Amino acid sequence: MITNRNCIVRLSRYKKALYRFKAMGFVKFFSDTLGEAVGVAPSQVRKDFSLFGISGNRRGGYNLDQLIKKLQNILGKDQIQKVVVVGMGNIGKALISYRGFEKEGIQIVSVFDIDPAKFEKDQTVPVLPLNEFKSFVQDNNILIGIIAVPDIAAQQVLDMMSASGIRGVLNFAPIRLKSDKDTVISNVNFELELENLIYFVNAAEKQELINEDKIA
Amino acid sequence: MITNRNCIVRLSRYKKALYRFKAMGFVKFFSDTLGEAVGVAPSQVRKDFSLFGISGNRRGGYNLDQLIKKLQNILGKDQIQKVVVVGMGNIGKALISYRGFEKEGIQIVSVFDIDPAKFEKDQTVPVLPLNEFKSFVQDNNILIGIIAVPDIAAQQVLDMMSASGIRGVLNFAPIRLKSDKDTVISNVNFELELENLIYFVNAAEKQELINEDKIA
DNA sequence: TAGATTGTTAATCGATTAACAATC
DNA sequence: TAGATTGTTAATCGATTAACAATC
Repeated sequence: MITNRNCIVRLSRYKKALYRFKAMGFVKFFSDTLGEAVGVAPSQVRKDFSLFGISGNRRGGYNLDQLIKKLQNILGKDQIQKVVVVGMGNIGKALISYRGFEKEGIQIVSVFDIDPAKFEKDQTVPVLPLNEFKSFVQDNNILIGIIAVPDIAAQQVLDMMSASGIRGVLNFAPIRLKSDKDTVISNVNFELELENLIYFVNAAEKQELINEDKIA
Repeated sequence: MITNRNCIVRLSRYKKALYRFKAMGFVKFFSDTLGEAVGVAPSQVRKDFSLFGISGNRRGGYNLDQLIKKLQNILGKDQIQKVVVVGMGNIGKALISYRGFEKEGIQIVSVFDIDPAKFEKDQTVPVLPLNEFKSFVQDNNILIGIIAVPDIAAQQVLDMMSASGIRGVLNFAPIRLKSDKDTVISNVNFELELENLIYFVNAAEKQELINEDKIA
């Protein structure tokens, strides 16, 4: 099993690039065409493909339709992925109003919140009481959950998710969650991203000063 | 100059852990205490410190207050970091209502939008017309910007940011932006994160089936 | 001092890139 | 066929971990 996150991210990027190729009317492509489009070396493309047993045609490159299907299959795009969100705050709202998921086969089927004022049972994406979470998730066989609650509530929500059968969690709360090994957690942390960015901007500014000194 | 993103992420985590140590009344700490708290090897801690010229006391470990100051300094926390947001949608709202930035010295000073209905000049965090962006950013010496607009507008917003003196951009639009080399871009892509998560969940499920087979 | 911990060098590990024989 | 591109092996690169002499 491939455990390298970067490699999977590249597969997603390959897929996106291949959609563009298809829209441009292409029928086949080569490892260097795709590599250039995504910004990686052609040998990286071939290596990634070979890790997943994808093969092309020596001299003839790769068949576009075939590859798109293959990548969709690897990335779980061959069936609709149903996702639930806990927390109907601004993040929750941003997620359900985001139009990009649908075309990627990701479907947010419902949101759960603890605040009765937020319940909306009749919407396309209903907002339901938290105590209906477990039965809903089990009845609908949902594997993926998104935590969009304040950090103080996040661990409790994760525990509930694990206990309900959720196997993958995207966590927006800025804390480090403890989970059993059966649940995969992926964190999105705005604070950390910004702090990182600030470091690199400062570092670049300093570097520039040094370079100017050298020139002067 | 250190260019390893993971290393900087670790520094942020070290800082967070040291805050906790301080809250617990500690005065000094060792590389293995910190390593355990953050989940990295003690030699990794020492290596990271040495990359930034941070030294402790052989046998005596590291002074907590001193290290916190040092890390704050490296991460640009010794002064308030002013940030502007473009796009007053759900992401924009989520960002300005997020309480965690303040204690980290990150201050969102204003949001810009193209829709007059969203302008709110008198708020703590005002929402201003996009055409005031450049002068505002230049007058206030702002280096960091967040793109929270639909993908169709993102490249244009980035170009405006670069032209206004912004040097670091956190991009929430799900497209690959082209920038001049002077501007650092960091992408947050929910779709990509979810796709990734789905892959790893599926992979784990398959792995489990294999394991069950082996046991049976 | 004796013992524990740092700081740094060397070893390991994993991922990316280069090279090239196989082959369509 | 000749030439171009794959698929895979080997080389390189960079980051993490281990080891240990220096030293407080």
